Amino acid sequence: MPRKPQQPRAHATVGAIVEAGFISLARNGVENTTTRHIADIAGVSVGSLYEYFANKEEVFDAMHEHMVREVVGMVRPLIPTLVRMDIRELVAELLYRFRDLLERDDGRYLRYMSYAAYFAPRDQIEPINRLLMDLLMKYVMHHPQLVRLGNLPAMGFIMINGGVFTVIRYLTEPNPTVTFDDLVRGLGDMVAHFVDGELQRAGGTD
Amino acid sequence: MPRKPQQPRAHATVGAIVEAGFISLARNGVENTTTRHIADIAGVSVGSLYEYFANKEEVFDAMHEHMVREVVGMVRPLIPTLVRMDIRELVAELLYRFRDLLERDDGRYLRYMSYAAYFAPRDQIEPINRLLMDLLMKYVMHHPQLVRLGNLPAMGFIMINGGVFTVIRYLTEPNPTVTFDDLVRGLGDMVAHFVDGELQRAGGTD
DNA sequence: TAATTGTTCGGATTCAACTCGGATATGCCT
DNA sequence: AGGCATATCCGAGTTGAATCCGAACAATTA
Repeated sequence: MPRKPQQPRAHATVGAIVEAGFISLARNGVENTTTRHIADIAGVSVGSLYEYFANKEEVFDAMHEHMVREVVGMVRPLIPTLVRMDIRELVAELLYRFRDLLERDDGRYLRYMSYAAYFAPRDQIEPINRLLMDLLMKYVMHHPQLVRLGNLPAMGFIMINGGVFTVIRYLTEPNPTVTFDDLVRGLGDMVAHFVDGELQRAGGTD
Repeated sequence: MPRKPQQPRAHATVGAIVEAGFISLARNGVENTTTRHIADIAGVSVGSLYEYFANKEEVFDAMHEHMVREVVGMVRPLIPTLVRMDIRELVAELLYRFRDLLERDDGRYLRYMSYAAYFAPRDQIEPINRLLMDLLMKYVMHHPQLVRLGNLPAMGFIMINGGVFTVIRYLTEPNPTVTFDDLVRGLGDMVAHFVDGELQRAGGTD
């Protein structure tokens, strides 16, 4: 039964622990991230950690929540601008910003992500998926000709999951054989050609 | 300093341990997969386990190797056939077989895969990437008009990583909103439209 | 069969997660 | 300001899983 922080001091402690979690993860990897490490880096005792988190898992959960909040906070305000863009521009804009976010603070979030992409429970990464799906829908709304695209849920699933993961995978690659620019261009082309191809195919019918 | 099994009995022990690893992982998840569990399921003692594996990590490594071998063993013989196929067929064939493999034995490999990045270092999944890149190259060779496609390494990276991950992600989804058939069709369309689009674009120039 | 080498076993050790009872700080009330 | 209630913090102690180790058992060789 962890308690909720009520005084500013306690809020600071909780914040320090979450931040320490990212730092320890980036420094030592999951395996070697112990509660003691985290507490040490945060400058508090293990006892304090367990005052606010039921177990180590919950620290990771809090980190996750923090990161999701960052991503959502970055993307949501961009949506009105993004929906007016050309599809390639949209992809590029999103990916460059996503990369910058992931590489902030010595790749703190990236490191976390590269673990989280796998072990985080489905519903924890959901907000990001929903957000991107929402963006997709709004984009389609703003470009009426796209309404004819079929199978939007499946394509959204592919583009979102494939895209997000490909970028994470790329950024964690120690010796990438292609540049990030190439990757972005490739993903943009992929999406753009898909849209064109589908529209062409749907052109005659209906 | 774990030793190498030399007698058949020992080989059987090692095999049983690796298999037990998959079973325990599928039953209890990573968190609750202890060396004792694994040893119990394998019908040996913990001591025996440590005779052949320096630590729990190495058991996972062996599982990983086993799985990679399975995948490679499945794909490689298909290559000659695949390279002659239409691109959509190729994607479909590969993905359905991949799914079947992952879902074999109550999703033993799938379960492992969804944790894999947790412990498996980047270079351990490399053989599969290389294999698929190899397939891509051979495919291009067999379809000379594709040689005009630019940026093959980047596109390969995108299609392989994006594809593999999307499928794993889909299969681990508890309540998918689209069918696997839709997913396969979507990925096939994606790739096919990309190829068509690029060829069209490259058509006039050069 | 005796000697050597490979294999298995399970209790002993180590280390990280987590608990608990008490010490200290904070905010509020008079 | 002084004092009380409660929030916060602490870290030694408990628990259990990973790992080690030395003795027992099996196979192989001569």
